Amino acid sequence: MSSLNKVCLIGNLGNDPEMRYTVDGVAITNLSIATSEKWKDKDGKKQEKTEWHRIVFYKGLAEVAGEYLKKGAMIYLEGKLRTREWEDKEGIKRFTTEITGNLLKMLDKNPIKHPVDGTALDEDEDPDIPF
Amino acid sequence: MSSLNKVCLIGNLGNDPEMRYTVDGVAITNLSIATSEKWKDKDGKKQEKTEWHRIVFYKGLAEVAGEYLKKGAMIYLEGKLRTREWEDKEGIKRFTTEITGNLLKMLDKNPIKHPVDGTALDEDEDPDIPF
Amino acid sequence: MSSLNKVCLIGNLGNDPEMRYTVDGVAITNLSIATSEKWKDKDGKKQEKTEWHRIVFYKGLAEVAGEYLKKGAMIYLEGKLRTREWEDKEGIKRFTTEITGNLLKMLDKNPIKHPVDGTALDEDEDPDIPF
Amino acid sequence: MSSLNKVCLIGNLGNDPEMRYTVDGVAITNLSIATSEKWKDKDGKKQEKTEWHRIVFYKGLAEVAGEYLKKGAMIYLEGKLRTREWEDKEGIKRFTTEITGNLLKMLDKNPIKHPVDGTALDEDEDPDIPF
DNA sequence: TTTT
DNA sequence: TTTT
Repeated sequence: MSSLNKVCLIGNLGNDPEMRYTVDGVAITNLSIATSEKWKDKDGKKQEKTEWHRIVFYKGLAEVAGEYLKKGAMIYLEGKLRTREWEDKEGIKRFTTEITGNLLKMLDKNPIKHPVDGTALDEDEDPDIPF
Repeated sequence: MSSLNKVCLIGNLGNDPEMRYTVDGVAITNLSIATSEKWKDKDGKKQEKTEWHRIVFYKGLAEVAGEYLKKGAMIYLEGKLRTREWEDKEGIKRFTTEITGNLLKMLDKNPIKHPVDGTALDEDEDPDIPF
Repeated sequence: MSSLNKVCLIGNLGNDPEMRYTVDGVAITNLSIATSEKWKDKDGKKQEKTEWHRIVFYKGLAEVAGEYLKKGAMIYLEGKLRTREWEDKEGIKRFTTEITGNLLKMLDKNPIKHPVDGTALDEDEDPDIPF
Repeated sequence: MSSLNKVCLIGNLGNDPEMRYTVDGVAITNLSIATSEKWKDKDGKKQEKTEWHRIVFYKGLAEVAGEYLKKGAMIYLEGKLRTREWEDKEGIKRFTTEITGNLLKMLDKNPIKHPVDGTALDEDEDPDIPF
């Protein structure tokens, strides 16, 4: 009956966000977030594994993500898992699992670079940045 | 630097768990969990969408999941996202996203049916069931 | 800068919910939820400890909680921690920590008893129950 | 039956951690973490409210928290709620709600200052800092 | 008592 | 493939 589908991530953007608009004018932003795990194996040797997560934001969050995040930024996000079906070039059915984000918090104090015009913006100078 | 990779699900098993052992004797159990979302579309018509999640448990949790869960059971689980690379029959690289479970709680009071021998077991009668 | 204040609970109501309205007509519902922990102590003796959580829902969730939950019901809830200051009879400052709920999911299939009139209602008979 | 008692916080330490040892040699560290919420009220005026959370870490996490955190540090933590009963000077029963932490991640890249001796330590120079 |  |  009731169900829960929740993902919480803290990680860094692997690239600048990619923002676009549907024909209806809905903003969509795609991100890649890296999380990494460190551990020692049986031989005491340090190991590290990085996991990449595909994130999609819609509407208001897409605008915020597209405007204020950039490559390397550290964020906290919550969302839900969604597996999409698509066809590759050979017409073979494929699946991709993404996280549809519904909460976003920026976790570092880096100056913010607008991806569009490349100008740097210090958060302290803009009281309307929604983090 | 620091990162977080966490998934929390509440849902029902689509099938009996599949449990196996590696050559080293490590238990591995695979599950499918359904979560579903209901909403009303623009026309006020009820919509429902089901999402299927692939779960993997290892070691002790794999044993617990393999022995005490069955098709239809409602569970709460926590885990982390992991995308595995594999090759299909044509040798084409494919990706599958799974959740490696690290916490499991059973949420219904159904009598528990052992998948192996089909005997029913009432939880109240067994003080050692680890939920 | 950014912060997160989140609580997730699965537990049972210790009593029927208490619902009231402010003079402005805003619904407020108070609940107590029990969570319990089991473990074995050093002597291998089973121990159990129950924790009680004070929950407050407002507006729509308060109406839902007040109407559809009852003593013993099992729920999943998310909310945030809030510590309120108040004065006891002797005028001494006291603090109470509560969880302001912002998500509620019912986890059992019990017939629902309206606290007001005591009539039982089977969820299957009411397509508008918002779980 | 099954239950869940989980808190997730991102916030800043209000003071240096307070670390001590029980007579059995178990490390215990107490922290205060601030989370804050911003919103606009009906008149469009910006409002902000800070919530303070009492955190307790035990054993290994207590040592880590006591050694590597300091006033102002931003952390992510998970834990569980616990309400303790105690008696005030007048012998009146009081309650305090705390979070027993079971996961800790440091979220800023500040040089780490040991509270004890005031020496600064750059995380990059110490491969054994457990974050 | 933090942080912005 | 679940559940309601």
